[in-house]
Amino acid sequence: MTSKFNFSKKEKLKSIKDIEQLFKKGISIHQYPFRLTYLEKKEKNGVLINFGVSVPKKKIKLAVNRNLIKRRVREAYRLNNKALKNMLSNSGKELNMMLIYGSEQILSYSEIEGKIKVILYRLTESCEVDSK
RNA sequence: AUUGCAAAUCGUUCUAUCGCUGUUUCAUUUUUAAUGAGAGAGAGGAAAGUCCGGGCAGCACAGAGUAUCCUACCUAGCGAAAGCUAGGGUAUUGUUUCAGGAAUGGAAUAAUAACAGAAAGUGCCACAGAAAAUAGACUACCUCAAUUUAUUGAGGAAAAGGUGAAAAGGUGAGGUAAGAGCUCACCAGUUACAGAAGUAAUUUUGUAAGCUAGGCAAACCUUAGGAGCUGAAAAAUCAAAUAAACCAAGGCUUGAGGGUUACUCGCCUAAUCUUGGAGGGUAGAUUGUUAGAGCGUGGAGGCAACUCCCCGCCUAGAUAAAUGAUAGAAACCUGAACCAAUGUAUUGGUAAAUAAGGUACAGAACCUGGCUUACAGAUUUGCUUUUUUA
RNA sequence: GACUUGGUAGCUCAGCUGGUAGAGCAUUUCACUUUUAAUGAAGGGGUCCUGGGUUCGAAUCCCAGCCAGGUCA
Repeated sequence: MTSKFNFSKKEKLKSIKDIEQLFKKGISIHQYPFRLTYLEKKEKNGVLINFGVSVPKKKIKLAVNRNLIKRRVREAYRLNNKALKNMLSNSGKELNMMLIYGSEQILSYSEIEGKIKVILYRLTESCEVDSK
């Protein structure tokens, strides 16, 4: 399973309660144009990461463009989350995380992918430090 | 051929790899859900704005009245309705043309119209101006009186003046102290009646009245016709929950309180009202939810809106919200530059069947008919500008 | 998804039963003071969100659009 680059319905962050908890207590990493908020799960549900994307209406006004950015971000996350998942399965943790888009311009896929790689690498590092 | 405007139709396609959401078949695990494999499906003409309709759902409904909202030239047609289509009328504006010295008028044509009523009533019309809608007396005009002889007072008059968006019919004659539709002639408009044309809106002719009757209803309003209220976060079921439950007091058929979902009358009502006390829980899932005033090909009718018939099809169903990412190719459009190196203005390379760039507006959220707004480009039709040929 | 308010000076708001667009704060100049503040006086500053319509005349009435809020179980 881990050899594939899946991102199915189960791995999305959906519950309103979980999202409220995440924004109250979560830890943030800033890396322009993104802000990543994450929190370790209290009750494990067998899924390593529940992940969500948010694009604020104030920054991007048209629904078409918001959808486009979300799709690009999800695609970049899908292709680049392997290292993080390996680390978590080794340490036995599960995370909730939310990625918020902060730019007013529509970035291309290659730019977004580069930023996602950087931010996921930083997250992996900080998690490893915590577990030690 | 070309310029612009309007209307209608369409509004990118294919391949590879990796993914997303439903449906369905098979297999495995295991016991009703996962995982894997296969098949097949997966945004629009506006999905948008939420400006009008309808379905559907809940609540209400003996009945009457009021309020509120919507519609508004005529005829015919289409449609479930909203509304749309065709033709005609009237008004305004533009263009062309004819008449004329001009003002202006006639004809044709195009665009636009929230195009019922201002003679049912109320209200408003700033500033300016004497006066702004029952007319009115500032200057100038006329008569009389008084005297200080160029002023004052009383009256007449609505002709002249300037102002203003708008000054209360126009021209001429008579008339008079001066004047006035005061009277007359011609012209213009208004209302009533009658005749003619037309299904009608309306047009036109005559007679009478009379010069009154200005504008604003996208001011209140009147007339005619129509509309119960609330919206899928509606609503139902399951799970959870003693929760419209429990305890105490008051109120009672002479109707208090409550209901009648904007109000009044009327009607209904005792398990249903009022006050206080104690006191939780949920933030999920499924249905609603996609077979319908449905879509497509063909035929028939109609100028059109649209209707009928035959055959075929099942055609998104997400919910922090799927329908994508990367690479390559094709199609269409614009088209004279583009790439690399350095010495930064030169050199080298690729380039006219090309280099390079671009492909709009925009994302379903219960469904659906219209309206409005946004839109690269293509095609068709009508009108139009300029040029060429006959 | 459904419903509903508002947009006026640099800022916060009046004006919205149609008739020259105003207040407070800020800003500019002057006076007072050794100087500043405070105080007093005088000014400047407006596409009344945009486009059309009704009207003699529109910030105000009507229509369409743009932008910014608010409510719901």
